[in-house]
Amino acid sequence: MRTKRGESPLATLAGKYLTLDEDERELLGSLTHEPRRIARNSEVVREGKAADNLFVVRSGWLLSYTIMPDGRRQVLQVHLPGDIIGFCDMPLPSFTYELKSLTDCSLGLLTRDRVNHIFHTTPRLTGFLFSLMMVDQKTHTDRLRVLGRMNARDRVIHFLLSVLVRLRLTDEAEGDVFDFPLTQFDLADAVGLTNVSVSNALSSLQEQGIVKRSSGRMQILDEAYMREAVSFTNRFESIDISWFPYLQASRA
Amino acid sequence: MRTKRGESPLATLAGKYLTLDEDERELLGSLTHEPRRIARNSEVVREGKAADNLFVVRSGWLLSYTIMPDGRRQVLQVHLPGDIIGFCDMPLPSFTYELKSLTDCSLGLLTRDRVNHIFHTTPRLTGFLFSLMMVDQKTHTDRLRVLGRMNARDRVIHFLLSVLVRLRLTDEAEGDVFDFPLTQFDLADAVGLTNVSVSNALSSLQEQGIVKRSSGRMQILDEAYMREAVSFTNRFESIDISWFPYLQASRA
DNA sequence: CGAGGCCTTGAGCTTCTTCAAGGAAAGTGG
DNA sequence: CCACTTTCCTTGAAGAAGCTCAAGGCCTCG
Repeated sequence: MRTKRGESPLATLAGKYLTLDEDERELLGSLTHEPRRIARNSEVVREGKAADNLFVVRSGWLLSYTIMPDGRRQVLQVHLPGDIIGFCDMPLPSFTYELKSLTDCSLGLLTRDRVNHIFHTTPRLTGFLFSLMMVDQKTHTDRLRVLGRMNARDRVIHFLLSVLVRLRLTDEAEGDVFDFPLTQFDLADAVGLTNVSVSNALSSLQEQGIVKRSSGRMQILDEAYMREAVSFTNRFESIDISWFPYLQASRA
Repeated sequence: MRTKRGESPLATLAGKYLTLDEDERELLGSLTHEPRRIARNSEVVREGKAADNLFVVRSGWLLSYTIMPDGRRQVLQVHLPGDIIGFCDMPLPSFTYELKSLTDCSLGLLTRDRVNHIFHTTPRLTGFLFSLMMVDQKTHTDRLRVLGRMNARDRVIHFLLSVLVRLRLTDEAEGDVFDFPLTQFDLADAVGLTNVSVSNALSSLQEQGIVKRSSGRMQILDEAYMREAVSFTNRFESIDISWFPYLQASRA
């Protein structure tokens, strides 16, 4: 939605872990050259489409999800600026989920050729990308804990926190306030509830002064309480890519 | 539990996707040289321990799990022969979960140095390992769908199927029968239920002739019905590593 | 043979869901 | 800019699925 300084959000993110040289910065930037513009509420890929490229989110929010046989939906991930979509589909012949835009979006296309190019020329970025993918996986196991063992209120709390910390990574959150384009149906499908339960949980949180909502924006008022309630850990805080083998190879 | 022909289960698994040359076969084998023996029901790592090495499961079953503040448990993954444990912890300073053996186990240790060595010398194995990691992630998103949107019966069905197909990969399943060392508490903690619900679900499945249990063994009687019930897809069937960039690099 | 762990089954309860209706907000077209 | 339409949110009542608690039985292992 909001990109600062005209820089790509992925570059902003990378800058938190690496000091990029000019080549690397340019390469990262090139991923989001000629971005594809996507209108709000449109289908970007359908399940089964050939997974011959990845997407890099330059701006906007997207949802990936699957449809159950009975028509219900499970949201697998919320994609924010700086995210790379489809990395783990690369060894598979096709996408295994649907991808839909929640807002107007700008997506960089990343072909397999280009991934090749990065992997061969910039070991540091390679290490960074793999680390991102591994953190992605950690995020998923955290969500298993949420869906498997938390009640409605805590599920909603955990979801809001996870969005907040990710927005902060790319400077998209303004302190404790951020745009929040999900409907309560979307949120419900993300945390395994119904829209009714989500409505109740959010109302209760607002009444107790823990969050505040207003027309597509969300404010986190008592972050400490929320973190405590769900034992939240920010996986992005502890990334360390210095160990990554390709790095050492390139320095030798 | 049962390893055929003395071959390491990871090598068996790799052999399904690659034709290994002698060097590669030897390297894979070396990962499980001098395996560490672990007794049934013992803690292998605790959360917070430095993640300076991975484990390769040579034989036996293990569980990784987290404990909730209220003492309940969420099983994150069941580890079977051929599995690599801890890959996605590499960019993190320490393990983020507990690891416990369900049976007597034999674990190969894999230090970061050795990972380095593989990455530098055998691009094909590197591609294979990354593909495994990506499939791992797919497996996790499948479980999100299970925990978010399925009822007790279907959760149990999905779990049994996912174990079955993984055991078949390393030839540890005998047709539709396999060892099943999990208690109903373990299974419950894996799929976000209580032992009571698991007991009910299993009894119902057995009564309807869909599965059959007997003292630590499980038999799948109506696999087609079960696959249909949960729209099961076997992610390992569709792995394709031919695209992997490092491969092309080494051939060029 | 005894003890401990594991499984089963039932009763009552809690949480979340379903169904439904009313109201607010946002988008659309004249 | 206003009326209309649609989507989204809220709230309530009733129902279902799974949980808690508990007791009894089985199986295994020492």
